[in-house]
Amino acid sequence: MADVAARAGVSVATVSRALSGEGRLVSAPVMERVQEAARELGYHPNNLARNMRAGTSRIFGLVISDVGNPFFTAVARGAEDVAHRHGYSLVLSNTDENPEREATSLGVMIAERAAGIMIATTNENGEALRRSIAMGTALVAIDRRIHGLPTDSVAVDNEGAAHEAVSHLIRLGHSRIAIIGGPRDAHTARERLRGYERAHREARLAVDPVLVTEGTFRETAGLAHTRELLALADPPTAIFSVNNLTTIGVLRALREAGCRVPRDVSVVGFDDIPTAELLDPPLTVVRQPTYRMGVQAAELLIRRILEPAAPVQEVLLTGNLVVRGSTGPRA
Amino acid sequence: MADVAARAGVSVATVSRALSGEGRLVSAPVMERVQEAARELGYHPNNLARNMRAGTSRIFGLVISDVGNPFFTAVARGAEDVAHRHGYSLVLSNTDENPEREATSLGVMIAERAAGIMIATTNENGEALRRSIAMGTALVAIDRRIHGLPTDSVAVDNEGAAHEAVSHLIRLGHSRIAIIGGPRDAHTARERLRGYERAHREARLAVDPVLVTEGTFRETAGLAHTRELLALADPPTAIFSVNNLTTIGVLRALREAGCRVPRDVSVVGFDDIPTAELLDPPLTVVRQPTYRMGVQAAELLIRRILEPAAPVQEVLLTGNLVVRGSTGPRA
DNA sequence: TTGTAAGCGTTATCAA
DNA sequence: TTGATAACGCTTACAA
Repeated sequence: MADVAARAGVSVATVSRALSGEGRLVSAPVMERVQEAARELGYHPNNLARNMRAGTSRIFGLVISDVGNPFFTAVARGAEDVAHRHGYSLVLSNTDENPEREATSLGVMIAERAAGIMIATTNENGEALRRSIAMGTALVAIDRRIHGLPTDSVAVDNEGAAHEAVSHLIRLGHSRIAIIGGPRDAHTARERLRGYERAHREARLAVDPVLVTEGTFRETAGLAHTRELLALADPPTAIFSVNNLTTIGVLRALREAGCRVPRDVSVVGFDDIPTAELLDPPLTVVRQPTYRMGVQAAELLIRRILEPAAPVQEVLLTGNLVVRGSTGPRA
Repeated sequence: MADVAARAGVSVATVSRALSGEGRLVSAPVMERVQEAARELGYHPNNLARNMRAGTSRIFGLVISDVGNPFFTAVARGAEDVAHRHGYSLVLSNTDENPEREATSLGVMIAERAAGIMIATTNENGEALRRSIAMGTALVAIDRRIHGLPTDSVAVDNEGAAHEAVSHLIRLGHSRIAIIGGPRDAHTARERLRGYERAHREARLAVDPVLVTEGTFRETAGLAHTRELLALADPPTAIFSVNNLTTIGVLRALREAGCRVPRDVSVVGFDDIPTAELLDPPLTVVRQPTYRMGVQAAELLIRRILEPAAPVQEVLLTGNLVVRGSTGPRA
C-alpha cells in the first residue's frame, strides 16, 4: 500500500480511501492515479489486515453434520446464494455428527471471527455455542434447535410432516407400520417419532414397540434395522424412515431380502432424494423445503448482525407429502 | 491478551508464548498461571490477528463447480480429512460452473490469504490463477488441469476410463453408441470423447457424428440430448453419458419415452451415483476414486507449502468399470 | 526464562 | 479533499 501511495504521489490514507468503500471522499484525478498505480504494481488488498482492523470477517460459517447428504448441500446452496448477495462468503464445515469435530469447527470459526454461524448442531457443545454468542458472533440454528439456548432458528414442522406420511400409510390400510428412527438425542428424530405416534393415536391404532427403532442418520442404520424387522414373526407391512440416508438403507435391505415394494412392504421416507423418481419403485417421501431453509437461515443471520438486539425469531417451514410408487394398499 | 497478562502477572509476550506454539519456552508455573487466567477471562485468541501477523491463514480453499454433485462432496471429504489432520480448515466454495463466481471465489481466497487452493476450474480465469501463484498461494488443480499453467494436479485418466466404458458396450454388440458429452472447453469432456473415439477406432467402427452431442454437465442437458437422440430415424442402441448428472437426465428421458433399459437402450455413465444400485435398472458406471482425489489434492497442497520449489507433480488416478444392470447385449 | 518494543496492512480520527 | 498517526491483537527480535 505504501508502494502504491508513493507511486501515485499520495499518502497511504488516501490510497485506502480510494480503494476501499470511501471512494466518494477522493477527488477524481487522485482516484484515477491511485487505481492506475495499484494496477501497475499488481496490488491486492490484504483482507486479513482489513478484517483484523474491522474486528470481524465477511465470512459466514455453515456447520453441518454431513456434506454427503443432499439435504445439507441444498441448504448450503440457499445460504450461499443469500450470503453472496450480501457480500459474505460461505465456509462449509463438516462434522460427521461428531461432537469433537463440531467443537473444533466452532473454535475455528470463533477464532477466525466469522460474522455469523449457521449450525445443525449435535447439541453436545452448548458451552461453545453460548460462548460464540457471548463473543458477538451471530448464530442461527438450522434443522435442529439448540437445547436451552434461545436463538434464531429455521426448522421444519417435523411432527406435522411425519404425521402426514404415517397417516398416508394408515389410509392405505396399514396397521403394522415400522419407524426407522434417528438418534434419541436428535430433536428432529424425536419430533418425527411424535408425529408417527400421533397419527396412530388419531386412527385409534396401537403402536407396537417392536416396530419402533432408533439409530443413527446413516444408511447402515436403515439397513440393519430393516433386516431385523423383516426377521420378525409378524413383520411390518409398511416402513416410515425418518431420514433420506436411512431410507436408502431400507431399500437396500428390502431388495436384498427379495421383498417387493410396495406389494410386500410400503416405504415412505422423510426428506427427498435426487433420484427418487428413478428408483425401483419411485420413492414416496415427505419433501422438505431445503433450499428455502438455507435462504431463511442466511437472512436471519444478516438480520441479527444488523440488529443484534432484535427478538429471537423461530422460523417453521412445512414439509409436504409426495406420493410416488413405493406406497400402496396393504396386501 | 493484555488482560490475561495482567491477571497472570506476566507480559503479553509471555502470554503469547504460553498460548501459541512456543510453550516450551515458558516455565511450568507461569504456563499454568497464564492458562488459568485465560480460562477465567474466557479468552480466545484472535486468529485474524494471528494470521495477519503470519501473513497467511490456516485455511485451504476448495473451489468446486457444484456442491450438489456427489462427486465433489466426496472429493471434499477426502480433502477435509487430510486438511484437518494437518491443522488446516477447509473452506468450500461453489461456483456453479460460472466463471464470474469463480473469479469472486478466487479473489476472496487470495485476499483472505488462504494457505492453498484446490480448484476444479472453468478455465476462464487463467490470470487470477496465475496471480494466486505469483502471490505465493499454493495451487492444486482438481479433476481438470489448467490450460497453459503447469501446476500440481490430481485427475482421473478420463480417456482410459471412457475407453473402457465404450469398449464394454461394443463387446456387447452395440455399434450405434451415442455420447452425451460435456462442455467443449472442459478438458475432462474432451478426454472422455477421445476415449469414446479410440474405442470405436480400435473396433474398426465408424463414429456417426449425429450420435455425438455436446452440452453442459447438468441433468437438463442429458434429458434434452436423449430426447433428440430418440427422435432420430435410426436411434442409438446404447448411450454413454460422460457425467453423473447428465446420466440422471438420460434415465429420465428414457423413462419418459417408455424405453426399457437395457432391452431397448443400454446406458453406461461416467462417475458413480450413491443410489446407482437401487435404480431401475441398477446403473452401470465407470467409477472414479473421488475420495482419494481429495486426499491426494490436499497432500499435494501440503507438500507444495512445505517445499515451494518442488517439481510440479501431476497425479493420474484410474477409474474402473462397475457393471450393473443398465447394459446388456444389443436387442 | 521473561520483558520491551517494533511491526504485520489496514482504517479511522483528527488536523490541516 | 488530503495527510499524519494511532490503533486493531498478535508474534518475535533483541535485551535483560
